[in-house]
Amino acid sequence: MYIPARMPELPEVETIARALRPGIEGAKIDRVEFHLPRLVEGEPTDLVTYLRGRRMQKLIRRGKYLIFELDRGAFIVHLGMTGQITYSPASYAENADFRRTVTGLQKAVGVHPVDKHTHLVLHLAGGARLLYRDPRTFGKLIPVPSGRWDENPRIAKLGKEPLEGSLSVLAADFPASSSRAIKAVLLDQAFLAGVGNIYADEALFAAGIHPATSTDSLKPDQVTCLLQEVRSALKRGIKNQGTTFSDYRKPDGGKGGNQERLLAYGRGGEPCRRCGSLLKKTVIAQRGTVFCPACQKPPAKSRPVNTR
DNA sequence: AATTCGCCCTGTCGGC
DNA sequence: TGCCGACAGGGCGAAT
Repeated sequence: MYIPARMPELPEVETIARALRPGIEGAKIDRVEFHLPRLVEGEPTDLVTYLRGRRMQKLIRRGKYLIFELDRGAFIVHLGMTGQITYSPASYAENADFRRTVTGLQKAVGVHPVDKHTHLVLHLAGGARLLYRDPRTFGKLIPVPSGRWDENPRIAKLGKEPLEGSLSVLAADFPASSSRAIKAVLLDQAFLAGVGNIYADEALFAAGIHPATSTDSLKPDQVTCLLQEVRSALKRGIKNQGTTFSDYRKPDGGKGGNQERLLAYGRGGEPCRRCGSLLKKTVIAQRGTVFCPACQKPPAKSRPVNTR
């Protein structure tokens, strides 16, 4: 069964970066197929010309972004909601039936299908391919001719990397006087780069903090605890998603274990694994939010739950 | 100035 | 069976 990676957040993107590096760092792009210009942000919009002949020198992850440093310029990729990047080794490249018998062959070789959602194909020297697939097309493909990817507005506004530095360094950026719901702050990429809906819910659950809690009402030790749980959730995610990713390359194996390890996200209506209460699902900061009404008590001063 | 809202997009799912 | 609306949501820019 083919299980697409959903909602790539820091752990998923990190996993992808780690898996791609051995195959692509140093690889030259011989030929480019590209079919969906609106995925491109900035100039030049002609990715075929921009990428053809380039050599990929280094792959960096920053927040949820992948950054390909090229021999000339750089190339930033954001996977949006449903973006997938797959490395297809040279040994798979010359299968004439690949396009037509997508499902069967995909099972056989363990790469994702080349179909109408595959918008970018990089043919690498030696026959390997790098495929970008994105059904909902929320992803972004961003050429940076100058190579100064850190000056790109999207990257420049990102906050700190949650897994780097000490907790107190991270806490220094915490918007302690903000009246926003704490979940909105966790999702704010200008505070921490890479935390998304899944890991925000997981961290809040682990810290026992209600997602609607007004940020300025949190005590310093709660903040520290929460940041610790953010890190822990992300690290656990990298561990688990790594497992899922290898299943993804070999889909014959069973389901990834990540789904079953989540304590909050996606478990609305199911019993809390800590206390047995039924988890609640609501909308906070425009996002589906799951929490335990018993373990994550709303404090007296909480923001009204926005029910869209 | 800070915060919230609307929008982009398409596969999936529940209801009738 | 098939149609249809609701839903999923990251991040930007407009509105409040």
